[in-house]
Parts: sequence; structure tokens; C-alpha cells
Amino acid sequence: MNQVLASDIAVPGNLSTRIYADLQRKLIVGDLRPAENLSIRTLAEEYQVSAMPVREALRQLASEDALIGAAKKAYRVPDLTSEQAADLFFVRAVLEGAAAEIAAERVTDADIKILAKHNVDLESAWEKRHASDFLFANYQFHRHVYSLTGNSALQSMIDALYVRTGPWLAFGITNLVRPDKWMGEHDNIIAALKQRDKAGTRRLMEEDARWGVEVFRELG
Amino acid sequence: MNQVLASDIAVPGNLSTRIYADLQRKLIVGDLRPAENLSIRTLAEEYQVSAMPVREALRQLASEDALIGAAKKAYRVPDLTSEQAADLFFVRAVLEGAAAEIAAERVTDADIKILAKHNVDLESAWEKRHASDFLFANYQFHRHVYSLTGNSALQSMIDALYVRTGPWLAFGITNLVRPDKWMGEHDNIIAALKQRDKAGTRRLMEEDARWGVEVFRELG
DNA sequence: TATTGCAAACTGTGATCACAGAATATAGAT
DNA sequence: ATCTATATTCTGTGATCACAGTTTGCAATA
Repeated sequence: MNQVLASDIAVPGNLSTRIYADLQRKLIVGDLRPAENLSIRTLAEEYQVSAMPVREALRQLASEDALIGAAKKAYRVPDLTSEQAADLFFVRAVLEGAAAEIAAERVTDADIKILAKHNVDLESAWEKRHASDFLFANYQFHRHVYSLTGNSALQSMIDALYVRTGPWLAFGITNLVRPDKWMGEHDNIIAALKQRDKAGTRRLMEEDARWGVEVFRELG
Repeated sequence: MNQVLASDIAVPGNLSTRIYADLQRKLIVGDLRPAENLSIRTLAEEYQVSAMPVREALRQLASEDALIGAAKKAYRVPDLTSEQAADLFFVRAVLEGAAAEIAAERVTDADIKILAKHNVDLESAWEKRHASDFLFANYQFHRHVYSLTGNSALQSMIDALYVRTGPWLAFGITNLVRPDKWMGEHDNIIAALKQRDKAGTRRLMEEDARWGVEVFRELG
């Protein structure tokens, strides 16, 4: 059962917000699969709440195109076309590239240690072929970089992109053919950050985002 | 009274979506002022619907930070700090700059005629000091440019930025000291598009977005 | 056995009510 | 006249119900 709503733990906000956050996380790490249906009443029972908070959470995710919602039809996780996926990764490259340039100015040694740890988690998850752990570590790594900008508007917009690409990436990496040439990318980013190399960090971050498109091309 | 919900006109979607779209437009053109309160029940009466669709629209706008919502307190239009405004215009410059570069590759002569018309509307609205017409024409101009990318994810993200900066810009331009040096920017963008100058269009578009920050600095 | 049609189950949407906390206005005291 | 305490009004939130369109499954027919 879901622990998200345990009321003894101090959680911010109302029920809708908590359910929204939980579903958002599940989308990012690929716990929800493309074309999967989400029913208000079913989720309400799982979360042990009424339909009210769930419908608001689902509507909110649908408004961000993290879910597809049509009248009188069940909400479902989008199954992206190649063009849609490419569009999302393009925006991610633009935003994360700009963020990385700023991050290179502000990064501290403590930040680099944290990034290195996330990278260890990433490779550990890859060894175990654990898709959700892998995606979560990847998200944590990237998020730490663009959070260094201190620009909350920028952060939430990039977050929204990870929510939308999560389900598709989870499918993609489990069928990945050649991950080797990409696995060292994060190390290169850390190295560029260490040198406070703005242009280099930006270029590497843009490349890393573009990797998502590569995955897609391999799968056809 | 609001005509948005006239049911004889074929409108897409449900009540929540229509109310959301109407409020979104009002935010973009500055019909809603910073720190203004929005009550679910009051709006429900204005739109002649129950509270249900309104609360979903407001919640959705709050989730995009287009409105501020706290438990048991009225929703209200955000009153941006200088840092928050600068952050928003930074993201706008990044996204619109990247979009403009692509637009310069795809722009047609028909597009340029449309852009020129929006620019005429813009200057006409300025002569009359009509803030909402001015902001709407400005939005139309920019939107036409970044819609040329065909990237819907990119478009909706930029749209969200106009929603958030609208109320603040509406206040800003009415108190604007020196608009002259900025009024020709759009003409320069059109000229760069005519020449299919990717780098130039991008640079000019980034500058134009940065103008929003300038406005703020003038006002203190 | 395959196909068609109908009924039952399931879907989101909108309306309405109860509730608790926040804001406001009013009346009382100093 | 000013400050304070209290009552009233207003706020979003959650739950529950009715409704109509969609999907699904089962049974009857060819």
C-alpha cells in the first residue's frame, strides 16, 4: 500500500498535492508505463481517499501533458511519437544547457561530491538493470545541476519535462542496445564543472539531453 | 458578463477547460492585476456555473504558479519580486531565442506579413495607451514566431511564461518611462527573419525578452 | 465457430453539502 | 476616539450523488 498519505508524517499541502507529487515521481522513474490507464475511483481506493483529490491531481498532470485526458474516458499515460519525444528532448537540451552554464559559475566542491554520489548510484542501478533506480539517480544528478541556478521557474519547467519523458525512457533503457558510449557523459560533466568551464559544461549537458533522442532512433 | 461559455458556439472541451482558457487570457493581457483576489464562488456566479469547474481551473493555474493558492485562503494573482521577474524573463529569453533560430529557417513571406500586422496593432495600441491590446498584440507577435517551430511542448512552456509575466507587464508598461528605444525591436526581428538570419534573429529575440527586465529596473 | 447486438460495468464531469480555518466587521470597554 | 474581543462572513477542501457517454463482456444468432 501507499505510504504517501501517512498522516503522522508532516507533509506539506493538501491531499491533492500529495497525490500529485506521488504520481509525478512515479512518472519520472517510469513506474507508470506508456498507454497505461489511470482511473480516478481506482486510485482513490488505493490512496484511501475520496475521488475528489485524485481527480484534481490527474487533471493537473493532464494540463501539463504528463497524462492524456479525454471526456468520459480514462486518463492514460501518453505513448509518445518519435516527433513528440524529439521535441521534448530539444527543449530539455535548451533549458538544461542554459542552466548548466550558470551552474558552472556557482558550483562548489560540496556540490561536486553530491553529483559524484548520484553518478555512483546511477552506475550501480545500471549494473542491476534497475530501471526506476537508474532514472531516479539520473534525475537527481541533473536536478542538482540545474537547481544551482536558483531559478525556480526554470527548475519546475525542466521537472515537467522529466515527468513527460520518464515513462518513455523507462521503456527505452530496458531495450537499450549500446549504452556504453553514453555512460561516461556524467563524468565529463563533473570534470567540466570542476574546471568551472561554462561553455564546456553547456555543450556536454546539451549532448547528454540529446542522448534521449539517440535512444529512440536505436529503437526505431 | 462573460461570453466565454455561450453554449451555442462550438467550443472544445469541458467547462473547466473553458474557464481556464479565459482566465489564462486575462492574465496574459493584464486584465487581472497583481495581488488581486480570485474567489471560487464569486467566479462561479460570474460564469454561471457551479464551483466545481472554477476550482479546477484555479487549481490548475496555481500549479503553474500563474496564481497563488494557500489552504483556506483566496487564490490571488502573484505580485512578483524583482528576482522572480528576472528569472521568468531569463527563461523566456532562452526558450524564445532557441525558437527564433528555428523560426528563421522556416519562416515564409506569408508569416512575415502576419507579423507585420501584429506589429501595427502593437504600435496602434501603444498610441492609445491601451495596455491589454498592447500586450495581446505583443503576445500574438511572439507566439507566431515560436509557433513556427512546430514544437508544441516548447510553445506551451513559453505560453506559461506569458501568463505569469502578463499581470506584472500590464502594470509596468503603464508606468513606462522610456519605451522609445524598445519600440523598434520588433521591426528588427522582422528584418532578420526576412534575411533568414538565424544568429541575428536569435540575438534580437533574446534582447527583446530581456527588455522585460529593463522595464522592471526602471520602476525600481 | 465466428459475429453481431445488447446489457452491464466503468469512465470523467458537474452539482451540492458539510466543515474548519482565515479575514473582516461590529460592538463593547477603556 | 481607540483598542480589543467577539461574532459573522468568506475561504478552500473533501465527500457524495446523479448523469451521460465509453468500454467491455456475454449471450444469442447465423
